[in-house]
Amino acid sequence: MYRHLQHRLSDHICKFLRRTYDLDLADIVIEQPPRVELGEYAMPLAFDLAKRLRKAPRKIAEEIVAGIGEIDGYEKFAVAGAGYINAYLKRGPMATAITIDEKPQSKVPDGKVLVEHSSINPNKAAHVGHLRNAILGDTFVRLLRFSGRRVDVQNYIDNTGVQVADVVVGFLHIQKKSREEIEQLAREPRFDYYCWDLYARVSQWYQEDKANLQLRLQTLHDIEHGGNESAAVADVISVAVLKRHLETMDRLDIEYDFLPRESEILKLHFWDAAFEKLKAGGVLFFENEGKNKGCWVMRRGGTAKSEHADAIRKDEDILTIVPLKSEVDVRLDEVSEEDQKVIVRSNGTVGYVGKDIAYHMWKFGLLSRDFGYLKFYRYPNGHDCWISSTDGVPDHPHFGDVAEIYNVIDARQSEAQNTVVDALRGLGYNDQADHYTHFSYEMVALTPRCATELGYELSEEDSKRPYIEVSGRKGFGVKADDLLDRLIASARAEVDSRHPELSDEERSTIAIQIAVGALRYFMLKFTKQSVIAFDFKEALSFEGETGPYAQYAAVRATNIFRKAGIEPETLEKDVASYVSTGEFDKYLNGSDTDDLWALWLAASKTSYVVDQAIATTEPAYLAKHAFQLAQLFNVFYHRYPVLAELDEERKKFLLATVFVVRRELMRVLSVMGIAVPAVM
RNA sequence: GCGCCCGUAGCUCAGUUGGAUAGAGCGAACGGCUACGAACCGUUAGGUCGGGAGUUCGAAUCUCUCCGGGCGCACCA
Repeated sequence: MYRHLQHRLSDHICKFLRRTYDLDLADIVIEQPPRVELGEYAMPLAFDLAKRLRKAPRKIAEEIVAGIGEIDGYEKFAVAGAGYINAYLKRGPMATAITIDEKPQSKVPDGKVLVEHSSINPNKAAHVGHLRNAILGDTFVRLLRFSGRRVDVQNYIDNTGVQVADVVVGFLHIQKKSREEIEQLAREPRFDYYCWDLYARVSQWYQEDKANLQLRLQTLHDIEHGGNESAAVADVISVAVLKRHLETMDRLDIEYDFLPRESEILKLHFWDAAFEKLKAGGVLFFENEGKNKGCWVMRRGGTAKSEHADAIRKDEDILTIVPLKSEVDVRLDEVSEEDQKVIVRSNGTVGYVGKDIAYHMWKFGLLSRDFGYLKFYRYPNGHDCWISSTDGVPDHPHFGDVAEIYNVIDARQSEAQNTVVDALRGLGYNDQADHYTHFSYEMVALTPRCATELGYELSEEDSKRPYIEVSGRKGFGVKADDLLDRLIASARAEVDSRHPELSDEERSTIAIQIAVGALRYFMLKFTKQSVIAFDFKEALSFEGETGPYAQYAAVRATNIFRKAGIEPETLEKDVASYVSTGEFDKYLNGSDTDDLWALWLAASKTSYVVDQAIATTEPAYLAKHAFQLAQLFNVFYHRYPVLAELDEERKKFLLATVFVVRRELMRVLSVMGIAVPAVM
């Protein structure tokens, strides 16, 4: 509702400016005033116009306020400070609109969206870093779906790379296991943990004797070729570990629709199709000399020189045009060795970026090839997750061929991502390149204290650093399932002490909901560009700015209804007649009502916040909003004992307040993938 | 060396497209349970927004520069 009224205000003001001053502004800046006493929207536009109209800002603001006339839903406009225009809403009608959940329709783009996230190498257990990726990705999927988009969720599986090869080497050459023994192990409950340890051991084994690296190369080669023991073992391992990853993520309510695997990208010759187009389009060129001799290379992402090869530099008072030497080397085949990225190696094999280019051409339906599809995993709720295969079943959902893509991949890979975008652009697919978003986020690292707690010995240098990077290769990290287990155990202890009257099963369900709430909130409260220095103490906290804090607020709201003997779901049906607009006006205007109004206003902002979160690919806004709503509600809860209210009419108004806040809180939490427990 | 990111309270972080008095949480000190259950609420202390220069009516936010930290820059993925 908040979002809708803002658009209405913006449109109206723009029209007024065009009419009155002949100014054509596409959009105007609308802010949120620091306090509700100053209205619901603030516009500093008079400051901007001051110069163009050559008048004092305050005078312009006064003219605008006097001239704009009535806007539906708005009570008044006022000039404040040196020239702010503050807009005040009609609180009664606004409250009615919020209560009945009025949703003015907004345009939803047509095409399908593809979100790729998780993409964990299937050779070891998932760790905290993977959790951040999956939680960010899943929340973004929920955001898009909430706003009406059709979304496919994909999890790319690199089942033929060195990481899987290393574990194969571990099983076959260090442990000397037979395929049957490995298959047996793969059926064990936490096979991914076994691989975690083995993977670290293999890395060590390579260091012990460099000759061992020869086996890695050979194994990698065998896996890529297929039809041999190493490839068969790699398949057993990667499929088993992948299943474990799906189980782990399912504990957090994270599901996927399709799992494209690198093995099919190879076997179905996606690269061959892409290679032809890239050569024909002049994106790739063959290097005849230097260190990349014999390779097909392209310009590394992000190194392209500016289109206007000139830079304007202001030096004191003199404007100087400085031509860059790039005028000379804009030609693709003269990209310096430094800026070259090898796509096809001199032995003819294609590297990761090349496969990724082909995969992304497929995503946009530009490859004229498709995967085969098989059902791979059925979630407890009945949803099917599909996997790529050389020959699939004829009847399957249509994946790929989408209008927009988001790749949730950490910031370390931004150069590779830019290279893929550049390749699309180089082929002339500008529209697709414009709808390609690298959803970039920073890694999760461990604080030195956390590392010590886990039993790792740190060098003196490391112990002084703010954080230390997780390393699967070294087996250094916090495993996702371990973290969840600890969170659940900790939540369970709290629930046990607070609710001994509940059954074992009920307490278990609540503990899981709280643990998941805490974890998902923790991963979402930081903005993407912030490195999370992971610490058990903070992650295991259930107080303050945490998921359980927000869950608790929602539970409190539910408790009020329970005590009142009212079902919120029943109330929802005839909520329109519960409190009249006149009554809302009575209780939301006048002195000392700003705190109540602030709560209503916060409750009206969900769709506004969702829009912001999508436009900026920043789910942290959602977490902030959930917390603010919960915080305002908790203050309300203390200040207004709803059920003790003697005035029946006012009591209904307070109940409507609780109803609306509860609904919005649950809505926001659900977009974050957080459930609200029955009791806490 | 080149590229990207970060530097805000003791600690961990917010701060939308430049805007009104820079905000939370944790931690610290004190206070609040007659239960709509305190996983909560209140009060207090705590800031030269890394330093400097510039643009602007206005800068934590934009530009430049310096300092400090992180991450990239494989015929790995």
